[in-house]
Amino acid sequence: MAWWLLKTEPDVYGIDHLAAEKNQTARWDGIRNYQARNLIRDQVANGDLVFIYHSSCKVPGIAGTAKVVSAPYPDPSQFNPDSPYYDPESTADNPRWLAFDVQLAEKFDTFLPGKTLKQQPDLQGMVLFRQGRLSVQPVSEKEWQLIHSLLQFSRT
DNA sequence: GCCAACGTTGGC
DNA sequence: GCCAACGTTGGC
Repeated sequence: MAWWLLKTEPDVYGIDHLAAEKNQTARWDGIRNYQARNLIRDQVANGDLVFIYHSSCKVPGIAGTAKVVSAPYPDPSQFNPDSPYYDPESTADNPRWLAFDVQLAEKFDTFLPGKTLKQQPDLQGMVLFRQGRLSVQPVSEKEWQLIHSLLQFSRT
């Protein structure tokens, strides 16, 4: 069991898109970064929980959570010449990029801005602040729980 | 295998 | 839209 933070640009594909999918389930694809790929390959598993993090937008932050509902598998978009994620170097024998499926779990009433997270002394160590550009990043169980406790606070 | 140039990400 | 950070590319 592991916890993750997935970055996405809400204008391109955000939590509302995920919420509108059939079964609120979608393929998380288009990840073209080796460090992220290695994390997916070696550590992402069915049943893991993820934060959906909106980036490159007005208020970057955590919009909700989702559950990983598949094992990692080769990302089909790497073989599709019409896809922006097409990778002519990748072969079916030795696919370079991986995807996995996620299902919406919680859509937060209160959006949790990255700023709020950064103010928390116990969240200073988050990968989000140490290595901002990684689009699939590990979250510790403590961080996961602390972030959920913040949400309950902001609701009352 | 180094490293400069280049492209992309992402907060502001 | 700017620009800093950082990942990738390609010449040597």
